[in-house]
Amino acid sequence: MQNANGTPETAQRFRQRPLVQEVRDELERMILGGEVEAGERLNEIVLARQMGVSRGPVREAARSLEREGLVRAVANQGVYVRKLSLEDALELYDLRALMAGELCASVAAMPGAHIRADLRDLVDTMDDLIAGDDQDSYFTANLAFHDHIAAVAGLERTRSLYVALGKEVRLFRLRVLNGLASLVVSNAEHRRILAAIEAGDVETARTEGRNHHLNGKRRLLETLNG
Amino acid sequence: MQNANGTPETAQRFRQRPLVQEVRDELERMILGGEVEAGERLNEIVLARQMGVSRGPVREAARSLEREGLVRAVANQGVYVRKLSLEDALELYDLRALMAGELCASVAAMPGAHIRADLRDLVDTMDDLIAGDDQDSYFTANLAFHDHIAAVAGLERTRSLYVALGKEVRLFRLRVLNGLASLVVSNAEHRRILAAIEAGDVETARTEGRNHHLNGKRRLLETLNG
DNA sequence: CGATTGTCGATTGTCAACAATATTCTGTTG
DNA sequence: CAACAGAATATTGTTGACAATCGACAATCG
Repeated sequence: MQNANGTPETAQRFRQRPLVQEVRDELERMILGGEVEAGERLNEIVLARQMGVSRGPVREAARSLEREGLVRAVANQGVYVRKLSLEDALELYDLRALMAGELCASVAAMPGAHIRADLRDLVDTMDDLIAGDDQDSYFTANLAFHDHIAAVAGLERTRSLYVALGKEVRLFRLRVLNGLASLVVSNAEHRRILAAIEAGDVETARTEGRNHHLNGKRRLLETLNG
Repeated sequence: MQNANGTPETAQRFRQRPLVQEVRDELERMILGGEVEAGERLNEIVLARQMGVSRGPVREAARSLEREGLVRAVANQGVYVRKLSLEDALELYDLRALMAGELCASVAAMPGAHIRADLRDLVDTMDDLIAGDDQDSYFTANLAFHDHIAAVAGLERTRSLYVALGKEVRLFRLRVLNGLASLVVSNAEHRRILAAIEAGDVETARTEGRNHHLNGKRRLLETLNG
């Protein structure tokens, strides 16, 4: 296993994570990072050689990645990076919107002032980042906002699906939120979600959470058509 | 393995399916059939010996089963049959209800008289089965009804999730539909779904499809409490 | 010339052996 | 007798080798 931070000895001696986890993360990074193209076949042998492991862990990691829909395996032929059609991406947006709605509704239904405070901090931070034109940081904060909602909603399966679908849709590899205008609109939607959560309005939280993602889908379509 | 795509399977020679597929199906059958208890550890060695294969395919099959949430793997410790808490089961019902709503809505939005005819046949058949007190056949027809909707909805990812969640919830292993009264109620709900689909009423189809599953959740709770 | 068949190289599927890790047992000690 | 340390055992993690299969190209036949 190649080691990004040059400590190969330590990593080998005190390895606690199974190799398959390392390989899995590396493969996921390669796929989501665009180092391997959509539809491309993942050659077990060369991957194993690249990472300095045998084919076993590579195979298991590939099966694990199949779970998240990042790759599809064909018998006697190999695993291919999944290629997302526009219809696939739109369906993923819809599914994700449903999950997000449930997660927001669940958070709105539970007490916990600190949760709301954390969310408010994130939304305020995002406004600052927009003002400073720091789009990369905005994406990070945006991710943190949604992850935080998902983490505290108490719906583990829904959360894991939400996260997995998020990775899956990234296969489509199209940055929808570009331009400050989109960011402003996006964070305004965050505020509406937050307001519903703070008000304990379950149904509104569900609707706003879902609409936020459906708007993302709409922006995707506009980006493609315009 | 179904052959939906154009795989050349002309020869009737018995197909040599990859072993991992056989092992996977066998494990799934054992888990869903209750041959191994929830929370029990799956011993790679004894399973491999039982099935007459080596541990490799067993390991891969286990990882594949993790995809459907039927088992959970712990590093250096093995894979365990997933144990579902009541909260887990309820969450799965909610998720499945959402998927079902989307699938029904999608079918309602598309043309195709033969699809509706097939569904109507199934509903009529189920009424006959109720009249004949053939509960086992009813369960089969019920499954066919929902599978058929999922199959023709044109939402592949939603369908696969719906099916996987269906297997997952079976881990809770509690037959909710017992007694003819429940069957009558259940098929009445089927008719409402069908009516909305035939009318092309997308929103009603979504609501009825979702409610049908939420009612199943309600019946589960009533079974447990009463 | 086109289609079919045979062969070859590359790749995946499977296996059994070895290494690392977790669990159980056992004997000792306070 | 309880608690602990360490060995013994069982199980998972990993590996390299071998078998089965697939795709491509060349040879053969009509």
